[in-house]
Amino acid sequence: MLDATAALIEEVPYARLTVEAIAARAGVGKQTIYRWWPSRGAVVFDALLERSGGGDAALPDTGDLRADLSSFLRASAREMTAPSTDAFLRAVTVEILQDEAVALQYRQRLLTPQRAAVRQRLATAYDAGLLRDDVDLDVLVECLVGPVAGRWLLGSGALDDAYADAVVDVALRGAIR
Amino acid sequence: MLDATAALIEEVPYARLTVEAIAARAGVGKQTIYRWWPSRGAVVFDALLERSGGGDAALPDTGDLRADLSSFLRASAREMTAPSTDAFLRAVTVEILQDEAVALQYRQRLLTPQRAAVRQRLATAYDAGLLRDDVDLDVLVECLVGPVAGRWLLGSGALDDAYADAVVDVALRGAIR
Amino acid sequence: MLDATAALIEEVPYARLTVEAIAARAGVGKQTIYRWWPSRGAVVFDALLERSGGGDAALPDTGDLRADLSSFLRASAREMTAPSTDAFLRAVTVEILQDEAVALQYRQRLLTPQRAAVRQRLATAYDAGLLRDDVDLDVLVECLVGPVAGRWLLGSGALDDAYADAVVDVALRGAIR
Amino acid sequence: MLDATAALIEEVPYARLTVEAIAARAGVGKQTIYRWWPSRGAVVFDALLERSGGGDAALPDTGDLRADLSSFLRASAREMTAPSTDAFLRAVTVEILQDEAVALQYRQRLLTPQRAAVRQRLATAYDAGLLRDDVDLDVLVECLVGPVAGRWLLGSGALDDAYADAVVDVALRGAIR
DNA sequence: ACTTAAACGAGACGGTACGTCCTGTCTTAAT
DNA sequence: ATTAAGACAGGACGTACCGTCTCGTTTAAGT
Repeated sequence: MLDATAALIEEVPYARLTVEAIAARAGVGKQTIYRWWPSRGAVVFDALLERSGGGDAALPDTGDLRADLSSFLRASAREMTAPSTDAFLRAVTVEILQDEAVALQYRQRLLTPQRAAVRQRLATAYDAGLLRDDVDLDVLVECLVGPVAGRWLLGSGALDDAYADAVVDVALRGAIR
Repeated sequence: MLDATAALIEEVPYARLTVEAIAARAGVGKQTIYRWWPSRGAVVFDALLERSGGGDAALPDTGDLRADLSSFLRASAREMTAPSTDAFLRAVTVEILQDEAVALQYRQRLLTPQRAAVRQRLATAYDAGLLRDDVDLDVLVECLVGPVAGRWLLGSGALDDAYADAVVDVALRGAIR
Repeated sequence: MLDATAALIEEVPYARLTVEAIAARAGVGKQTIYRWWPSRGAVVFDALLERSGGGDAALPDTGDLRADLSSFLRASAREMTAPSTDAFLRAVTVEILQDEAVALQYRQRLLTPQRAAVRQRLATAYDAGLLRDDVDLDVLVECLVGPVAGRWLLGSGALDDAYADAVVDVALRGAIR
Repeated sequence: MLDATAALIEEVPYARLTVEAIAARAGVGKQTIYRWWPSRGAVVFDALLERSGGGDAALPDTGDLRADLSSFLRASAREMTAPSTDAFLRAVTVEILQDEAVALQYRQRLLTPQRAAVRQRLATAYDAGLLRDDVDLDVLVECLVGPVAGRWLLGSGALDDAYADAVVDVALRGAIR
């Protein structure tokens, strides 16, 4: 069922993604879907979860903070622009905007772990005395991730390596001792 | 009709906002709506346009860049958390995610002017030699606005004055000479 | 729509006759059916009405009461055994048994006129002094029609001319002066 | 299970009487019902059988044929108008109309014995030379029972003692020597 | 002032999907 | 080994809206 959902998300515009189509594609009765999920949004979210693998690997630590952040942000930007990820992300974002339950799940199951990974790398640098004492690591994480997410959402510019690096530059220069 | 749309956006969850309801509320035939707009999204977008007044006043320039940016970002954050603006923004964001035509309109008619206003204030500072030579003003704008938008979208933390100031701190420290 | 209903009644067992199938066969949206009729039963009843033409011609009066009643009852029996009428009658009877509104309609629009026609012929005979003074014409009508309807409903014997005549014999002999 | 069925038949309109409800009421799995009966109709029919007790007592013979028939028909009419019998009869009639297997069972197990009882009383009278030589006892039975059944089915008039007697009058006068 | 045509409100229409209910079959856990 | 419980694929229910399509009815402009 989640596989069918994933396939359809990439095939049809999200507004046309019906529970009936998911059931048909999965060779399943509609009721079976409603038995396990309360809404289309919940199914879509679980499909995303499965896809993301839940693998919330920590950022690598090469010793070079700027390089580590840059490669993470570059990878994120590249991922977001892949058509399949893009479609998934749009779908889930639409649900987040309209269903607080999905939003909560998203924060707990995906957002928080991902941000914790970034924060962990920053904390290492902080502990090594590389960052200013007064820096708020959570804010710093959002200053890295927020601009990239903004470009994806609004299409306000190219989501390329140069942009990722530019964001790292500004954020890091603002945080380094 | 746009008034009816605005009223309904604040009253019912966006998924339940139907063209039929807008027509009924406006005391208008459905056909009249379809005569002037191609889709519900377009109506909603125009309702937002009317609401925003189109007035894209430039940022004030008190001479204190940090204070100017701070008051702008604080105002933005406060605005976004107002229930009525929040509902409107959610509605339009949902449309942006699903309809490239609306996304394009949004960028041209709202996003670009708003960002130009911020950029203008930064350009003044740049010309005054306050900022580093190598700073990209567009990126800087997004480093200010992106994190705030991110918090709104994901509900990942309080959207208060302190957060606005923290973002200004990081972004500005990264850009100042 | 009524034509589609009539066609389907003859084609599929009544338990399988769905509103959806009627709509599809008629090339019509389901809502259109529900706009004009409150239930499947009502549609079926109207289809029967249209079929019966509403034309409730009086019984012929050849002067020979027995012959007139015999030919009427023979025709009724023959009609009831025609597969298409049988299917229709079963359908409507099922509805009558389960929906008092349909039952009421049936009595007013079909049953009463039909019985009035028979009663009229009997009244003529009564006025001519052929029948006993104390006979109740309504009961007499039912004594003619009831047994035939019973055989149809229960399949408890052949519905042929001989049976029709036998019923006429008993009922008439019981009523003649 | 038959008790549960009987209870539900009296409680809910027959169209709403589901196998699931019977199983739940009986505290039994659905499968157990399907193991012993092929359809809802068969269950309902067996529930009726159990209720009727199978007791197919012969009609009493007081020596007065008219009185015996009258009391039988009065009792039948009174029984049919009892809400609980009415509901049962409607249910079974619906099944008879739609399922030839149920119809067959009904004829063999209930209809035939009941009519045989009436016929037996008539045969006694016939043998005593009270009835005309040419009378067909089966037809006579139906001329007694048919009109009453017709009134019940169609609600075309009061099912009271007076009606029962009127029917006996017509039928008997038509049969007496 | 009188015509004429565009825009309108109303709402019926053919459709699609909704979320629910029930069917008859199949599986599981407990007795 | 049989059962109650209930999941399952399937299909119909009756409802809500979609976007299109007539219908008269205003409403203005052009005559």
